[in-house]
Amino acid sequence: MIKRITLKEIANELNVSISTVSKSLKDSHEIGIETREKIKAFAKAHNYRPNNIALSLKNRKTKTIGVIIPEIVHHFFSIVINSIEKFSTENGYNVIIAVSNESFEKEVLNMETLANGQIDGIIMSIAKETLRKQDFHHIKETIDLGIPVVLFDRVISDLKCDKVIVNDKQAAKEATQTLIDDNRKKILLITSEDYVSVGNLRTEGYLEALKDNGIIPNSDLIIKVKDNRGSQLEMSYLENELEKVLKSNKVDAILGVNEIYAGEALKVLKKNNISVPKEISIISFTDGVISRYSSPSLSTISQHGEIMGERSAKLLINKLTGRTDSNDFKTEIINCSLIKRESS
Amino acid sequence: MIKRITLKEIANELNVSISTVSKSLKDSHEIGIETREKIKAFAKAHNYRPNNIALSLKNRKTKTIGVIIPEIVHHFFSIVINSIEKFSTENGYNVIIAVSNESFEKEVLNMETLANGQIDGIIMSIAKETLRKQDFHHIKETIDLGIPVVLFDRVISDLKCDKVIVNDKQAAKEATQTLIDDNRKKILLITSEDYVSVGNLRTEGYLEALKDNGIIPNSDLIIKVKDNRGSQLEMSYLENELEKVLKSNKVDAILGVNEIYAGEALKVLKKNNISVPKEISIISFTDGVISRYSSPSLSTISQHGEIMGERSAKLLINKLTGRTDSNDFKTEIINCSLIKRESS
DNA sequence: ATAATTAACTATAACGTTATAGCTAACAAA
DNA sequence: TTTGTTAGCTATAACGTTATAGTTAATTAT
Repeated sequence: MIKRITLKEIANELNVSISTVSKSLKDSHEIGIETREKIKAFAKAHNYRPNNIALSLKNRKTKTIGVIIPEIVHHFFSIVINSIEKFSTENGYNVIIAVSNESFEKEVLNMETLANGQIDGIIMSIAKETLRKQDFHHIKETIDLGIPVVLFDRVISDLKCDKVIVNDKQAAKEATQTLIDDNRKKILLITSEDYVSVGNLRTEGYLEALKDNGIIPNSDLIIKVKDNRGSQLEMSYLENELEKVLKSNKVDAILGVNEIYAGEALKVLKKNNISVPKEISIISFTDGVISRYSSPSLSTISQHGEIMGERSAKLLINKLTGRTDSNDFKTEIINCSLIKRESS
Repeated sequence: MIKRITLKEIANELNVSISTVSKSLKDSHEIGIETREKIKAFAKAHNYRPNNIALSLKNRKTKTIGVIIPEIVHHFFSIVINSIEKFSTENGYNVIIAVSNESFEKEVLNMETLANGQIDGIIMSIAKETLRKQDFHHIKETIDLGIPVVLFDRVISDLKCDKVIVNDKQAAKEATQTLIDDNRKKILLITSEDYVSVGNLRTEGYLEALKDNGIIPNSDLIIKVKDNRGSQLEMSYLENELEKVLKSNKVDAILGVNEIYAGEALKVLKKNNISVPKEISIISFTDGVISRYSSPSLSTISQHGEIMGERSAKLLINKLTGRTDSNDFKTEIINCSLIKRESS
């Protein structure tokens, strides 16, 4: 085991002061060229690397970004993280990941741990439980500490931070319109409970499209899936509700606010021998792997997670490097796009 | 913006020394109860939190684990990370994620950055390019620095570190046997190129099963997919090869070394109106989301990513806390299990 | 009354850096 | 000769902690 060599040790070995070593390695002209070269050679030979922790303490900068997300085993979020990681690394920042698991308590805990010196800024998407509670003190406190925060996807408006969102409402409206244009009038919406901002916006878009086309919304045709962390329970709830609706209503299209709901719906339709897209066509949010490999493959609304991640990272790094003013907060809106596949 | 208060500032405010403050907050009996309480109250009122960076420098421990994985948008890896994150957090460790993107160079870079004081230990799965190059100097150097490493899934044997693997060979053998028992004798194997250890082991298991049953392996029935980072190119290569094989050979079963290959194969079969599992049955490795939502759903071999992550984290943390000897290296083998679904 | 003990605190060094200021000897200018 | 300048190096403080080793003053023992 070879311990990493420090400036002090180099200084001792070569009988110079620590300052001389530090300056030599920075190629300072204060130090004579001979000494400088000797020290550089020695450092190289001993594979000297500055200790990042010491630098962090000195500079009060960690060159690390904290990312707090509700889930990691999730196509959209993993794409966003990937993209954040990529952009950050390219710009000399490391990424610490923390998962809130949709829990308020864990989100608060994560923030506190990260905010104690570990990171220079935070990128996050808010946990469902936090949205339900409407308690954002931890985010406010972090911001008050001078740690810049960027929110993405699941966002709340009245915080002093940058935000990156998707035009959920518009996208849902357009998707609904596409279905209507295809002469589908009895469109079933499968959405999440009200407190999830994105689900809400998508529902609004759906309703607006109906209204624009003079279709009276039927509350029977809106299933609000009780959240249960993607569990079997949640899915069987959806299944039951769906079968109920299908029995008592003539549905000719389904709009799902995410891929899982749509995938599950597709299963139910198949079980009941309902052909897709002939009898019922489907469009869903989240362009993930389920959509591509299910059959028929699902038409989806892509939220462009890659772009979201990159924009978020860019906004944060611009703040951290002082390229943008620390009191100037932007909200970037990314346009979703409809990817047509077999289900519609 | 309220800057986080430090011991020094508390000391100044209350006209005591820094030591007194530090000791008071640790509830040391060296300090009189009155002073102690006063300081604790003050600290609490000002929301004092020790600076983690300073502690890291002092203790030469960061309480952070580095995880280097080839990909993050990947069902198996994301499950492993999730599980690592969960177990680590429960044990007071943070997790830094770095993605190698299957690139040797990036893997080396990641290791070097992490190994400069940022982390106490590393959990990793080796990039394909690294496996191809057989260059593991960066891992060796990290180990030599006294930083414990745990390898999972993609592993190489001659490194002084803990390893967590899956009984790939045995699992592939058993899956093949299952197919043979179902009277399928012309089993097509879709695997990766040779340098990927797990692909190799799975191929071995497949061949062994054939041998055990007196079936002569047919090299036409082994497709080695040219790696192309999951791109469209890689997939169309697979598609072409597959169609070629299907034309000239009577295939009655497919074993895929991962879900993507199997999902892609399923698509091709459907396109050619070949019924699954009637004409061809399919089993694949990786129990992910594709398998569950494709139709027919795919029978898969689960590698138990959750267990893998937890075991890896446990092994590492045991090393870090000195619960296991630093020269005692274990290789844990996790048993895969076959999950029967519609495709077989 | 003197020494020993103890309670309650403080000073210092260290973790590994870097930036600022300070020092010394050699040489140049006046 | 005296002062000034410069080259080349060193000392010190600081980032925020904590552990170790002091330092007092008061109390107790002898």
